[in-house]
Amino acid sequence: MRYHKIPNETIRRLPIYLRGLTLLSQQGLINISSSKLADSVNVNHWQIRKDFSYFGDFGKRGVGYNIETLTRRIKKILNLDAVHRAALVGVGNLGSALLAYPGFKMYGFEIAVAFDNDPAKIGTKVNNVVVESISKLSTLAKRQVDLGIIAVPEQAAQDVADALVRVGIKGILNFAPRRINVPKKIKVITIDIATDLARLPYYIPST
Amino acid sequence: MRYHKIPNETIRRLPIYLRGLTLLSQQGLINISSSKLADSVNVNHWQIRKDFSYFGDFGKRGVGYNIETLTRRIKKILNLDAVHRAALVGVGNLGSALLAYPGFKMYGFEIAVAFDNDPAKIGTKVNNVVVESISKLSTLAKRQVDLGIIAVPEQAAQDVADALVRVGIKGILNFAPRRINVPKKIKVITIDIATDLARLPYYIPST
DNA sequence: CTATGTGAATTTATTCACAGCA
DNA sequence: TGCTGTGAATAAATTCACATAG
Repeated sequence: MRYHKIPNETIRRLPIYLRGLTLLSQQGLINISSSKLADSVNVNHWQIRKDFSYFGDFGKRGVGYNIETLTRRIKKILNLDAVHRAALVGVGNLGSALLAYPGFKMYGFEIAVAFDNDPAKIGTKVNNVVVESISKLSTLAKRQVDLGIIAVPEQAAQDVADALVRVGIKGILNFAPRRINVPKKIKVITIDIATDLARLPYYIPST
Repeated sequence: MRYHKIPNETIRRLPIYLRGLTLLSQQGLINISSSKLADSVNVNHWQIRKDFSYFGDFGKRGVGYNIETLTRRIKKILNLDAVHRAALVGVGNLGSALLAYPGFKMYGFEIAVAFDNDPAKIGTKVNNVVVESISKLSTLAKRQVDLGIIAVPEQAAQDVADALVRVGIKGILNFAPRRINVPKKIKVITIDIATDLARLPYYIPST
């Protein structure tokens, strides 16, 4: 199984496993079987084994997986073994929520820089990050930031994306509810809350 | 094609089409071809036609689709033709962002009720919704709310979910970064920001 | 006896290619 | 001619079943 194309779905699940492993490790466990991990992350046990098998042998038969080793290897696969510095653009409610969000640290992310265009916000500190004027976005080029997070209103999203691209960002997490166009070597992940919510009623009987 | 099981992926795409159609309609267009719609939502044209074909004939050959009719039919399929009232639990930064989020209205959602456990927030109005004490959550049963939105810290998420289930909610949009257990007739969609961000570095060269 | 790792079978989703209607 | 609608072909992902290692 070692020389295969990795399914995208597998990559999508790896961070989920990572979260489960962190939880289990906090409970003091050292080893974990695919079935136990499966219970904790709501995926089938054979799915987990198959996913891991794309990357080589992770476990010991009869025993399971060593949580620490497994965690380290998944982080390596996902390129999460170095700290990633991200720049947040837009410090509204959503942006502030992101700055306060504890979940990033687990994966080695740090929102190192924040921009907004509201003079009332510029210069203030939100969660230990000083908000800078969006006109300073071009200074990012020399500041070792490789990810951009777009949390501005829809209308401004494309302009911000263009600016981030100009400054050499490699990946973008986009919260604006629209498609943004970037050169295809730059990876964009869009999180569109409303389109997720919109399919909920489909699965709900009657109403 | 009419008597087929509908792929989950098709359902996931319908809200995206809906957004594209809204945009095109605002531009004054009446009809749209699958190719044009495809351009605007970043999906292949044959994929769009295939998706629609599961539900019957939507378009006119040689002409395309009537935007208004198509919009109405998709909303009907997704059960979005009636207004859905949602209850938000947790009015922190994320909750406030959700209350202010304009995207919900497009799909016929209204956050009608909001709960928090912070005495400083209870009684205040955020975006025209009065924040109520979380102890009042049980009153939801008689208040025509069918969706719950969980925007509380991870530790509280399961308790809130339990309470929402007790009160008869039919679907849950969960922003807490953990799996929540509910009876399986209740549909849960979890939006986990960090796990989406975590796969970004995988797609980024070197770094 | 337990739990992994993986080919093979199956299911699900995408893509193609074109017949057929306006 | 232009564009839909859809079977058939491909591709991708999931699930199974079991040989194999500790």
